[in-house]
Amino acid sequence: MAQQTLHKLFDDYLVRAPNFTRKDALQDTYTPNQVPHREEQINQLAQILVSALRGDKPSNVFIYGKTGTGKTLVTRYVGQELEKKAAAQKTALKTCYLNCKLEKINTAYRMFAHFLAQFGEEVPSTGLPTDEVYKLFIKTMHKKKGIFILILDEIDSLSDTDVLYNLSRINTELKDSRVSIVGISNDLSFTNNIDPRIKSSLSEEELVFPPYNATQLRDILSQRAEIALQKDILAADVIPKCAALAAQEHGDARRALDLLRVACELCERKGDTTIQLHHVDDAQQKLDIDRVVQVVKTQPRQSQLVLHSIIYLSDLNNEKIGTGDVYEVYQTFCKQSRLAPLTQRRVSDLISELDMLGVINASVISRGRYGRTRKIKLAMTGRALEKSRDILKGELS
DNA sequence: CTTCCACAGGAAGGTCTGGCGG
DNA sequence: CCGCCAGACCTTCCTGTGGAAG
Repeated sequence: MAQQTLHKLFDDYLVRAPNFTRKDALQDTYTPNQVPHREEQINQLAQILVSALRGDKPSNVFIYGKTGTGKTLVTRYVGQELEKKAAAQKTALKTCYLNCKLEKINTAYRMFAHFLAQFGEEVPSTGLPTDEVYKLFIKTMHKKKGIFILILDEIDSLSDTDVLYNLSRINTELKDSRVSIVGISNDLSFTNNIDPRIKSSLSEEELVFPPYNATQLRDILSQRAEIALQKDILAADVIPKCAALAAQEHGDARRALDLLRVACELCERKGDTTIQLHHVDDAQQKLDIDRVVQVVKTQPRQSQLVLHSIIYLSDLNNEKIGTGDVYEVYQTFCKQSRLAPLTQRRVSDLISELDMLGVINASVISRGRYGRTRKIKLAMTGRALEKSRDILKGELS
């Protein structure tokens, strides 16, 4: 019985004309042939890096810009083109890309290990002293002569800035090889917090990527939709709407593409023939819920307990929730589930983390005579909140 | 003006897991 | 097996502070 309905589902799906011709064109891993509205940035970056083709070491570059402004895309694009050209004229040039955040590479050890892996040198994930890995990296660079452009994406999530110092000085230890660094960050204040000497050597050149405006986002979406989607399945206002919504969120192209892709998926799932505005609305909601659910699910137990405490207090429609209030409730929950409570200091950090993950809003306020604390509010509503509650109930039972 | 609350958040160090090479 | 290493996660101890109350 269940099998029959499943078969029917499969058949129905296959009978329908697919919305997508190339779904990956709407994913952020896709590198298009053209990068609209970033011509200027491409040119600037290319001009900086082009000296590599003559065998000189290009300046180190630092790229700033908010999420979804094309930093990664442009850098990869220029890197690829450069490698192609270099291969054609037999110049030894290699670009190595590393996203520091995605792969949880936030320490010197892991960064060098990752780069070494790209050169075919396997390094154990742990166990060796860091400077041994560093020495191996130098040695490998020595052996493979040429110019290496290391792209460090989301460089601000490197917790250990000493690495950057080592990297910036690495050329003094090399003879026939040169290493250039392209640092990418969406945190404009990042360089304020690091050693000015490191800063000056790492950002010999700086590029700033402005956010896209709604018109530009529309162009980007149209270009990708052409590749990714069947003709004539988009209602007229869908792309402008996606663009407008993403423009509100600091011109985030990734967000715009996500909206369009999820809208298509939802449309397909419902068996509708054209993508309408309400699909976009649903997509926006879904993206929001998915993000929250993902965060809540993957939190460690203690952090979930803290969040649970905040939700509990929030349900009592407590307007002003402070750290102390949360800690009190948290302790009683700990007793109930027979967990050893953490210290308030630690819980305070967990609250900060939840804030950074965007599931709560916490800001430091002063209540004068009654001390300084955080004002904590839930950052989720409706379905997202319900789902979170369910997850926590399940996980903490 | 000073006092003083209720924390924020830095620094240092401890403990445990998982993995190294010898 | 040992001694050592990196890193996640916590604790302990600490200094710093915005602004209402006195």
